[in-house]
Amino acid sequence: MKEFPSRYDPKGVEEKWYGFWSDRNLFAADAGSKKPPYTIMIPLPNVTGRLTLGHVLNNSIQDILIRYKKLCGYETLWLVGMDHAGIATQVVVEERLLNAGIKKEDLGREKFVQEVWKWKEQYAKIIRQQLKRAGYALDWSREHFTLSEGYSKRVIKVFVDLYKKGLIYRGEYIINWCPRCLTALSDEQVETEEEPGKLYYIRYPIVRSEEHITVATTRPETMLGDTAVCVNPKDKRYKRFIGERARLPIMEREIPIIADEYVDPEFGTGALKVTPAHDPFDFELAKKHHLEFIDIMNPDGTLNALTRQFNGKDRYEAREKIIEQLEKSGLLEKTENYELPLSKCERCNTAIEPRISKQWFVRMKPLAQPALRVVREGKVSIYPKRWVNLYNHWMENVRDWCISRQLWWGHRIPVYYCSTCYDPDKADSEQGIIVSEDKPKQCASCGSSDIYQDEDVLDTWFSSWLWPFATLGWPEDTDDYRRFYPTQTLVTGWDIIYLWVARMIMAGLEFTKQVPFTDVAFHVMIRDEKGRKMSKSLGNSPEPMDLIDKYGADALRFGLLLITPREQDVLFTEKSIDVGRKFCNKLWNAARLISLNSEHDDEFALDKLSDYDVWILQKFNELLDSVEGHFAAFEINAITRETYDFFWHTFCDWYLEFTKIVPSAQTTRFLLKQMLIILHPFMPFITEEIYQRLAFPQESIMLETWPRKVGVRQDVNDVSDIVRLIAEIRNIRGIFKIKMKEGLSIIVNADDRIVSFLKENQEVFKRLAGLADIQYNSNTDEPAASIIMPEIECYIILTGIDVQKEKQRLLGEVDFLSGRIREIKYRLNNPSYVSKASKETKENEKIRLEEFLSKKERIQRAIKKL
RNA sequence: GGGCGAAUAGCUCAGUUGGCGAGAGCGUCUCUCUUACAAGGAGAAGGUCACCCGUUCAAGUCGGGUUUCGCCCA
Repeated sequence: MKEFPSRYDPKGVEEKWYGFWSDRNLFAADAGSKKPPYTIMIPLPNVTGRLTLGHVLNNSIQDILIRYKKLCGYETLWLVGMDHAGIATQVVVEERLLNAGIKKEDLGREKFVQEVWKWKEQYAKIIRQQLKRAGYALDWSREHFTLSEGYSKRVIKVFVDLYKKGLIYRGEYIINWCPRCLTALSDEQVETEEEPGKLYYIRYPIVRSEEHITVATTRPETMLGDTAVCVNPKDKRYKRFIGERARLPIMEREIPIIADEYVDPEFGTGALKVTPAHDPFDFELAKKHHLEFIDIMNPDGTLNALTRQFNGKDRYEAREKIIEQLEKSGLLEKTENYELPLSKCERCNTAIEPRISKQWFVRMKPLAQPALRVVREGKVSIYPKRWVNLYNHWMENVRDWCISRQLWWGHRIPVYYCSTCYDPDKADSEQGIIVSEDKPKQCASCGSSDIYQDEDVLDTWFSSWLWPFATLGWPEDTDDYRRFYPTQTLVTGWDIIYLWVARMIMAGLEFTKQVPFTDVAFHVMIRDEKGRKMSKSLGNSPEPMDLIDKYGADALRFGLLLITPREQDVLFTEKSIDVGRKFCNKLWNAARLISLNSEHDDEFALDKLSDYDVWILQKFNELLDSVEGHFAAFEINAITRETYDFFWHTFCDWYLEFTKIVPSAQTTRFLLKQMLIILHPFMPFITEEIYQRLAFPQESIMLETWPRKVGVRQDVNDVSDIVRLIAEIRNIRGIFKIKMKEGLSIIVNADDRIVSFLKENQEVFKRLAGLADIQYNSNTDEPAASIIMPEIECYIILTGIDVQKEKQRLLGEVDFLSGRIREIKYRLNNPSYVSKASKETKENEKIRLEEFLSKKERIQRAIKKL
């Protein structure tokens, strides 16, 4: 027998078993298997940086489901891979180069992309190591990367197909522009925060008049690009100005004053300055009224030559200068403090510049309709249900998706232009534009071979929305695709419901004509102790590997799940991981005890069970039922709580204590094995270690079979009475501060059945309650504390102990009972209660009334005796 | 501005269709090293279930409103 230390040390154990599982190929799915498939696609982590605790939570849930389903007899595939994460990764590499004094332009596109690949290799390695250390049963033989050659082909094909179907178009619209990343972003990649700002009231003089019209704006610098002032046609204050012209201050340009219902007379002054090239609403307004579009900005957020004296100045610097100038000329009417929503780049936190730009878009409305339907019809189920609302809301109001990015790291857009006949100024013309998977040899319209490719790349999500099927070989009809698609469960955080989940459903339906997965299990976010979302930029996530070093992977996983509620974001503290560690140690020691007592005989026979065995097996059956129910509803947190509670407070605290006195080697061994299997998905390493140490039959616990309920009778048995009685006696001991060393003398009065049970189990009773002497159906004149149970009365002889204290205690009890009795009597006498309450409830109440009455009466007798 | 969610012990959270004497972990206090585990064991204290109104025989649970907080969308 190997040495079995009294403390569990995960060091060494974890590496050993991960290698063992890998060597035996236990993570790899077999496409030829006859078992039903169960597939999960990992929410592909970005190669931008190391994994955070959020990833640990997300992946732990998946591992739990995969290992559970494997034990249940499914052919499981958990497909692993990573995302190139266009902007995010480009930003970090750019920054790193800048720290070394290198600009990406100095390197050029090709060399820069090579640098990013280096980064990718480095981080992919770290991430793989993180995933392995956490114990995840990922199929490494099927690892994918969104920018690999094979995957890229599929992305490009999808672009071309959608273009041909008319679902992708190029157009000039207001898009979200990040002046730091120098690229367009989709609406979903922009985060809006309320920030304190100012509302400036600026006077625009009316041409050939002494009057002026005052506009209010939070961004005065954009006035340089104004091409109109707009008022509501119903607004009496301004009616006379409609059709007049105003002189734009500073620029000294004349602009029309127009009218449109869109303007809210209540906001600001009711007069709106119109900047068509820098505001989405103004853009629409300008198109409708055929206004001029003046783009006043450079890509980096500085103002351009059209702004004359502000040329080259940063937008914020220009703002100050403009205000200064307006103030001098008396055109600044007033300034108010104002909370304004400020849009920021999700990746670098720079304020977004809405900007007119020519970009590629996906038409989303046609894709949204089927995606809404499959959720409504239950072909895709979302857990917890509340997220369905969010999903529907986005789908119903979906706007076209800007997919081109002015980056170098990503899938280059498969659009080619003919140098001869393509005219970039004709935005709407398709002349000289070729969309093709491969570079065309010559222009289809003019035959020129002078052809160049679009410089831009595709949004990262345009590749990851294909994840569930592009990873399985689609569009080819591969074994994997046939076998494992559609997948079963997607596990992800609610923060990417639009960015990813919704789009995957659209893509699945559009390209494979099937839902990509049948269940979506959303989990919450992990926040730090101050409630901030864990993020790489804040640097507030502990390094998972440090926590694993300190506590062990099993402890990290179990502890994390134990504190992660289903509906509310969780605040992380290391203490919770400590709870996980203690639980591991408890499991370890229970196994240690069982290993000392059990012979290696796995016979487990129902006909040889003690009362204690039946009692614990009943409770085990209940646990199993409950666990399976929770699995079906993705209530992982509930499972950890219930297994923790059962294992520690029922199995260890009571059952194992019983077996020290009434040995039951086979049942303990059997139950330990069942518990190991149930806990294995949560704590893979320690359960395998114990499984192997105790020489259970399979080569690995991963090859075990999920437990079934044990066929024991489910009626109440006397063990429950003894448990309660012992607890009550311990309670009295605590109240009267009687040390455990002092054996108690007690009298137990009960019927023959109970008395004979207690006599048979005298040893258990005595040891666990700390008794020196028991008399049955007897009496005493000594002062005693009383325990009154429905079928048992127990008197604990308390020679020399404060009688008044016991009297007070019992009087308190009588008070309480009297109150309850009054309540129940009132209820039972109430005609509407009698007629409306269920039979079961009424029965219960009657039983309770009987109980309370008898208990009260017996306690009163005990008081008299004191 | 619209929507979603939360408010339960000092802290972090359970509490599934209304039918409890409202639970757990951590923390606090008392006792305890009884050979699986002191990372343990046995106990205790600690709650007007945010507030108001309503539905009901019965409300932590359902409905309406208020307050505070968080998030999403505009």
